[in-house]
Amino acid sequence: MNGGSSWWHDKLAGHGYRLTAPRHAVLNILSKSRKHLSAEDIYLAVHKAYPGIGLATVYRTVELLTRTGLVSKFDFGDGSSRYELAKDPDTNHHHHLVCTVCGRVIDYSEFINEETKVLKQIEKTLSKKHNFSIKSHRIYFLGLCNKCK
Amino acid sequence: MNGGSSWWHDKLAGHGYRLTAPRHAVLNILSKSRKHLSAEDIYLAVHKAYPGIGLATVYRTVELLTRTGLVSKFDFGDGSSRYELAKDPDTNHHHHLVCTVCGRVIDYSEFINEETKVLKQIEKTLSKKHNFSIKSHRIYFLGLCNKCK
DNA sequence: GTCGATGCAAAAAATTTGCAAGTAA
DNA sequence: TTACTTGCAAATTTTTTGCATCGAC
Repeated sequence: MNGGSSWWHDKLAGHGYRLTAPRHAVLNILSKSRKHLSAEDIYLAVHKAYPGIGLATVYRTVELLTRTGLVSKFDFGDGSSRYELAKDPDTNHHHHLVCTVCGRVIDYSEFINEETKVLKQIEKTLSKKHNFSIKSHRIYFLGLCNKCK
Repeated sequence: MNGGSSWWHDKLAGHGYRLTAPRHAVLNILSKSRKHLSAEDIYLAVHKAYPGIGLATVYRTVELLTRTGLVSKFDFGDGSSRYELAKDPDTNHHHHLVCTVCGRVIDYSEFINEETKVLKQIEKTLSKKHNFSIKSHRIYFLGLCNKCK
């Protein structure tokens, strides 16, 4: 997946931010990973390609990327926040099954269109009623995975 | 809302747990509050009626109550977990609008039936496909509240 | 050159754990 | 009596912040 660099650069520049080496490294890791990584996960992975990076920079970077819209932040109920690259909604959007016992997370995208269709309508009404500008949504199913039940 | 006591007692007893004074106090606070309280919130509120309680007990209590099904745990993306009494789904179930700037959370229940209808169908298929036993779900809309946009 | 970005260490916040003493059933 | 519970303090874990230095544009 090339082209990422300049896309990222432009996106950040558009917000007045710089595409630095650490940010590039973090984005690279996220783009290569299919999983929702914690800050610690990212730190460890980035460390291989960019040993000088500090954990605080990873936190600052994912915060900035989330605010900028390049990254999505999730909370699955274990103690730490998780991050995924926010790609094209049509190809990447998905929801999660979360095991409340072992914490395992399963992605699914089978019903995304079906769900989104309903949510879009609801969004419209809720936005108006609560004067709230909706940017995105999260759907989690909680329960027990095959190993835990 | 009386009768809570014996209901709680039975529910806990059914899981082999005792309804102690601290647990009762925590349940009381949660039943009186319309909001999603953090452990700290609960601790401070309980402290008035039951000054001896420790914060660690609050954490242990909400964990136990969540596991038992009396309480629901939520993560809105600010640093701490939040808890609500899990009442009758028909009268209490709701979803949330979360402001990603100030953290404000708005409950809504207007479209619950509509949403739940869709989700129920999806649940069935996902459960089978992933051999996952779904117990509950969470829907969050993320965006900007009236003050922050 | 300027002003944002980084690394490191220290601090803060949130949550968990060990253990002796207390208590519901 | 017999486990299950609790409070307190200490320990962990996760995230944030201060500050001197560094580097993208």
